[in-house]
Amino acid sequence: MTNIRDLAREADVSVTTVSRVLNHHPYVADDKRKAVQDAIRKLGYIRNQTAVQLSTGQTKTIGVMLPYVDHPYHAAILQGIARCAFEEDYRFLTWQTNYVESHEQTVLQALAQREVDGLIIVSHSLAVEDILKYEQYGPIVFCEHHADVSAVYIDHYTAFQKGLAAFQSLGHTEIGICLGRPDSTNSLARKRAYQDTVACTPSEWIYEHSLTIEDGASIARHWLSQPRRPTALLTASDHVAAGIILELRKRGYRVPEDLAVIGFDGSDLAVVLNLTTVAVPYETIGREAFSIAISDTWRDHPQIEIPTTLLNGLTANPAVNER
Amino acid sequence: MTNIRDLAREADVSVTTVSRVLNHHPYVADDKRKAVQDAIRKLGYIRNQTAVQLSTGQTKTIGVMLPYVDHPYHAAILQGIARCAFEEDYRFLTWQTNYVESHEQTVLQALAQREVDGLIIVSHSLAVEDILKYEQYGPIVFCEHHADVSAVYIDHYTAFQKGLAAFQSLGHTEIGICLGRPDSTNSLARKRAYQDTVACTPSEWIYEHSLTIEDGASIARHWLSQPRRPTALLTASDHVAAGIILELRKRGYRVPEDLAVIGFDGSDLAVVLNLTTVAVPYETIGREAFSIAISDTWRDHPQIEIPTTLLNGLTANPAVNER
DNA sequence: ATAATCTGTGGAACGCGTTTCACGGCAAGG
DNA sequence: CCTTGCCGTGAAACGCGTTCCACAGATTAT
Repeated sequence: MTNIRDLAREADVSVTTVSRVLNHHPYVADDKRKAVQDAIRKLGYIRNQTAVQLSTGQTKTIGVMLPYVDHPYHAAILQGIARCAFEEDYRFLTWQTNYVESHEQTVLQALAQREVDGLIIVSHSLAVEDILKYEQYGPIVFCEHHADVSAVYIDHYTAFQKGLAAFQSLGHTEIGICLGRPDSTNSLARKRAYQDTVACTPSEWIYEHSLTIEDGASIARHWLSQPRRPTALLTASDHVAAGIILELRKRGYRVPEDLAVIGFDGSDLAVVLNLTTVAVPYETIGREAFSIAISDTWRDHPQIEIPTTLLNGLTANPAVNER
Repeated sequence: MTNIRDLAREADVSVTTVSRVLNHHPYVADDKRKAVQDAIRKLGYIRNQTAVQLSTGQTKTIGVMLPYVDHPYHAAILQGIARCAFEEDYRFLTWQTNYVESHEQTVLQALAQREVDGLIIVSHSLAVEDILKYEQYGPIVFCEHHADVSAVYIDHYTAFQKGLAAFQSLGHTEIGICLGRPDSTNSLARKRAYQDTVACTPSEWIYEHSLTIEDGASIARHWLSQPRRPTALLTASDHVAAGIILELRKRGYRVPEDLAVIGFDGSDLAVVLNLTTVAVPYETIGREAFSIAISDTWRDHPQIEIPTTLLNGLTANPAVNER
């Protein structure tokens, strides 16, 4: 592999000059620049990025910690990160943690070992304090709200309130909710919104551990088996909502007449199902998190809230959907 | 930042010995090993991975080129790669290309610049010959079938045949198909299977550019507008199938009575929709591709075909689904 | 005319871990 | 007793691009 010293010899200049040409530094005479460029072509030189990284102390790479790469909601954030990274000529390394703490530790270690310049934490199970110990090694940006950290997030409390209020304005009082991991920051905020907004909130109407379409289908079966059922269900994701709706329809029940459903995410599934949903601009979250991670602003622990919107489909509203 | 020379000074040994301790080399006396370990603790030493990479000439990182990180089918492959990478203590860099050739070029460049040790190409639009020029810089593994390359793939021809045969055994003769990018290797194989297996294959029954749920919905609307319609439709993905089914049901049509549908992928959407589908073990594809990329076997251009299976739901079979 | 800048260039140090080579000591094999 | 061979250790080179510093010549400002 030819290196810049070979180039310098070939072009009869110093390595400094070669480096200048490579980095488009202005203080190079035209003839020497040309000599170097000829040498590059002649010897087929290709820059060794690793050497650049060691030299500059920057990897131009951001790490992304997320539980599952193939969950639609995480993938959407990843999409935003991917777009922004490409534009900024950065790379990103993804670690799938499955919420296993030792795996999350590996990711933090990678930041300390300077494999990445910064970290975007999409979701995590380690304690925030433990994660923040690694902030001495570089920026850490969360995609969830926590005090005293850099974060880009949606307000799950008000987002859930929007869904609940929509049900209430349609006259629903027997409202249930679905949650993902019951103790996550997001779920706790959602549960608070539920308990603050709705009068009747029995624990049998809080359906936990719902993430996938199939979880939705099993929630539907569970709902069918309940002696006392809510008439409306605010779900944790459009996928869960879709599972519920499809399972109920398969069994001859009607949505929203028998059970009104509101989704969460604003995915294309929602559009096709005519699902009322709380739309979340996940790509924006990814983009914003990335910008913070590569700028100096992270030191101020910026907190950027991304607004959500209620998209009206027909699954929340019996009156409209009647035919 | 403390480095191994600081450690050597502190522990009063040579850098060689420090390096030995760090890498668990056996030829180190117990007392010196302990001295080094004490120094590491005392100075809070953390290895600089970039320096290791430059020194060893290996990044322990694999690059992944794919068009979209958030498409379920690609994400599933990514999942396999992520799992395998973690187990092997490798990292992976993802590039989202959107099938833009200049972006794909960037990825190849990264291999040449030694940012990654190897490349997994999930899907691409550059010509294979052009991609293979970069094989001199490291392993390139495709997730699609091409001659004379390392590849892990499914046989789209026989996979499509399975779906078409299922329709035919139910008595269908008016069969249509959906394709993604019409000129991709996969689509061409699928179209060949269609034309070889089915007697009547008018071009109006080949629905191209279908990737998402919403594409499915618009195919359904298009189907409704056609004077002569197929009675069965083999789709390019479960998402497309879902879009078709949901749109048709929304408009009062029945699946499979009015239109029998078979999906592709074997996703959880298929399970919930009771969709007959050609199941593809995407995670396995990712895993296998990764193993090839990090082993020496890639030089022999191994070709690994992963088998598909037809999963029977009820959307292909009017008789069973009648109630 | 003189001081202060700006251009252009090269030598050498720097970032930092790995690895080759040489060498001394010691034990086992012949 | 001598030769291998294994241990244990360190100096120095290596991988390779960036950058600080010194210096010379050319301008521009005072």
